[in-house]
Amino acid sequence: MAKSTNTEDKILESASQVFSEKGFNGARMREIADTAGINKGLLHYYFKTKDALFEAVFKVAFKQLISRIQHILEMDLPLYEKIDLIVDTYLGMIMKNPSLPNFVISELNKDADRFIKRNISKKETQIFAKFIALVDQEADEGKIKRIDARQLLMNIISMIVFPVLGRPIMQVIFGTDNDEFKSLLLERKQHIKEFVKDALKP
Amino acid sequence: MAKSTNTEDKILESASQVFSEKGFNGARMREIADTAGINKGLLHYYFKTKDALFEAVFKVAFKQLISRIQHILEMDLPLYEKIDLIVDTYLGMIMKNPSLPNFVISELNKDADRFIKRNISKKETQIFAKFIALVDQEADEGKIKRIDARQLLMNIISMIVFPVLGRPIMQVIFGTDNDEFKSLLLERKQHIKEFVKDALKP
DNA sequence: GTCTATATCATGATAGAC
DNA sequence: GTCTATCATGATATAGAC
Repeated sequence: MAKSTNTEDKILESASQVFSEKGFNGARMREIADTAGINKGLLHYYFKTKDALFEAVFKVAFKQLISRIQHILEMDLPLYEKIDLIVDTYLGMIMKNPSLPNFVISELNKDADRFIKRNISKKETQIFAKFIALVDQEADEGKIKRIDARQLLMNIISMIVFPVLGRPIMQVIFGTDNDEFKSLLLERKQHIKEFVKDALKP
Repeated sequence: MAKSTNTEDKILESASQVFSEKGFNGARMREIADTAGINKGLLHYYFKTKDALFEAVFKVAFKQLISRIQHILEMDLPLYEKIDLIVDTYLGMIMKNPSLPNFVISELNKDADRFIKRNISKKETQIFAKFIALVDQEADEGKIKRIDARQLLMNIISMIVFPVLGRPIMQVIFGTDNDEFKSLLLERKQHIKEFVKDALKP
């Protein structure tokens, strides 16, 4: 990831970093400016308000979190291959950006309903309808056990995202240090794929 | 839940509510006082600082989120019964307090490492060791497929907690309104139990 | 475009009357 | 214990020089 030389991009990078760590309310314009190596005045020159800057950052983060899944859901692939692809790409992406899910989800939960209404379009419904059709079809063919496609996708995404999101909780429950937990996460791709396939066996 | 008449408890209730919704940085002492029906001065009379008040609230919330699981892990039960019990009690509790996981996890992620060190004791490790032994034993007896107990528990907790935590995300991916999603959650207890048992079949 | 200096406002916290 | 009034701080945002 090459550091931007352009000022606006430098601001967006720093803002993304600070907002992710501290959240909207915890982030300080001062800290964003310092991180970007500029002064506060210049922040407001590029982005009128803190809200505007946040919007710009959040939009990118949200898209980053959701677009890969949607893309894979749209592809023409047998179910098992699709599941493997989701697990590999999504868990990989999240382990590279472990603060991303917490950032998006925390902020989203502050004003969930408004956001949901703004972001559900026909497109989402159509993409997902395709996945439902695939699951039903493979069940018809006897390749997998019959299952509610929504519950199935929810299971998969949960098992991918939650361990990273809830790492502190899990470590306390397990009584596990950072290193041991990290190795658990590394084994997780393989584990989830097998677990889901076992659950789907007809 | 009877409203407290005692002032300190009234403060704690209001603080819990406001902190859960807004987080530490978003919460205002002013709003907490208003919600409790008292003035700001009195807040500081009972709890010297905002930090102190937060600590008191967070402690309870964290315990609420983690103690049930630990309690069930400690019980003497066959694995399947234990799993059913975890799913039923935990999902029930979280659906009654949907903002609880987001609150605890968001705040925890702000300073994860310090917290983990403070909260891992021998006790946690011992409780969890018992669960590992149970899983291994039932695998030895051929009752279930051999599996890493840590991954198994992580799967179960993920599937319980994440859908409530990441509801906004899931609704956008599904293109689903609040009512439909709620009915999905209601079916979820049964679904998770079956899904896990299918995955564990030898 | 970039900086410094300043205006404006809201918040957490305190002091002191009752 | 409870209230009102006030302080001190630190934040966003703006104005204006360069």
